[in-house]
Amino acid sequence: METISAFPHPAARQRAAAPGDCDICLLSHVCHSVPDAGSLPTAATLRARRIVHQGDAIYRTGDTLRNLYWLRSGSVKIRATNPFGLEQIIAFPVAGTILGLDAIEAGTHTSDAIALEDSLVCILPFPEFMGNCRRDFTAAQLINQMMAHDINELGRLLMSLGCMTAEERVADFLMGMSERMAANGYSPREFVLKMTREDIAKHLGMTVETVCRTLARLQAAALIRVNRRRLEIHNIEALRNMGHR
Amino acid sequence: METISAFPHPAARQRAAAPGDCDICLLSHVCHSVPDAGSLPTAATLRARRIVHQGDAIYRTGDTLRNLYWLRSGSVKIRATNPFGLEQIIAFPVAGTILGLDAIEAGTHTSDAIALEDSLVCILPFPEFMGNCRRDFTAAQLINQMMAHDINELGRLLMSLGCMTAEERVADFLMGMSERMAANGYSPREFVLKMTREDIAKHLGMTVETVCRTLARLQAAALIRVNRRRLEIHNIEALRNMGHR
DNA sequence: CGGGACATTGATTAAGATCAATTTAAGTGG
DNA sequence: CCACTTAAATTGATCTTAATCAATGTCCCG
Repeated sequence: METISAFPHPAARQRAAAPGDCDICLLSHVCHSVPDAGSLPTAATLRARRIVHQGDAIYRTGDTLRNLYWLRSGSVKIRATNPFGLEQIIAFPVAGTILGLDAIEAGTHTSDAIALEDSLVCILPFPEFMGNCRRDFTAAQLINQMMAHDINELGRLLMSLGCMTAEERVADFLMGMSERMAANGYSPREFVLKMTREDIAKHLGMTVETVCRTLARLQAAALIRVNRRRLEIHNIEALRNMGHR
Repeated sequence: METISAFPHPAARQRAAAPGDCDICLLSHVCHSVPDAGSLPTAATLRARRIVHQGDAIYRTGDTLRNLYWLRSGSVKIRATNPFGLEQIIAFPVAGTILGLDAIEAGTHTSDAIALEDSLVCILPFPEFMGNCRRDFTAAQLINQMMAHDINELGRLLMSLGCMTAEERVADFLMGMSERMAANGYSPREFVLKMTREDIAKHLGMTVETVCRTLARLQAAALIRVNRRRLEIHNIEALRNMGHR
């Protein structure tokens, strides 16, 4: 899921999340659960944030929808498991994403959100959040746009799984990562993959071995340079082309 | 996309859509674009509905979002096309579904909606529709739930494409159709597939030939009986099991 | 009663899964 | 700090599934 640029206060994008950031946050009045906007951080602020350690779940399938979560830093995998034990990684959200929207259908989360590294989330209590949307139509529209964004993002992934070869899928995935890195102010040509090869495989509908071999082939073709989790893109145009973007 | 049962007036589910139905429709005040609910059908009614002939598009990729569409009868395929000409069928909505929600992200449709048979849609002018959501929070929540439903539905399809064999995907697809038939008051064991094999193939990420052969194998195993578009499910439990439901 | 789109079936090929074995790096405890 | 443990990543050999290529059948519609 890509960051919704309209959502956080622009200034918040310029620096890492820190305790003092709440005072420039457009959502603080929601996240602090007070009806008036612009209030300064209070004791409630502390309750309203949570550090999630690597491997910990932010929520799990079946959990009642109590909060939405605004991912402020770090990265996460969204994992769906079906009754038969099949497992699919739905997305790898990064900072700026609202997590948990799937639970709005039935009031219950339909996936697990698991931190890929130590991460920071702002907790948005759902009833208060919706109450705010009721008062503030702009907030409601923002949620609509975020959900529509997720729908479109899933559509793109669907096209990848439905229409592309393993090589094309990996190229497409790397380009997607690259674009999101760029959108978050990082280098689009050099970054660290926070997820395992296994996670990538389960995201792209292939096996670990195929992910490895494909990366090796892309490197042999001088499109990328990869060492464990560290990735450099050498020929971004060729990669984009290969991933049909 | 499955029907949102809370959305239409219960009585509306009992009979086919007909001109006189507007007076029992919970959405009539939106769809007729008048601010007060419960108004009787007027001349505006005629403008507010549209018959879409088989093969015609309700909207196309790139179209500006002017309306959402409530599919009242018939069936539709949602097709995404990427710049490189790849094509993926995202969904096969049936009566009761709201179409066009993907356009809410950017104000532009990101897919084509094409009628698989002559179909009837109610036209919901988007500005008026959102205006109604602003006044009526219940309507806004309904939209949220419908979007979340689409997200979850896409997640399920993703799991199918990412984790299942061709046989499992076809079984899963047929079970999904069966369940939606049941939900709309039709027989879950005997129905007509409105889409071509080609459409099914593009939905499930495989070729036409594989769809055919898989159906043939399911028939040979006495799970189904299939003749062209006409389908009977003989062993619904085995089929469910095979599709990992 | 053709014509054309759609569906089916067969033969062959190729992409990726599976099985198997190392290699590498990141911790961990002495 | 270093040996040891273990999860993750990589590479190779073989096998299976589904794609591709090709032909034929069938139904619908004008």
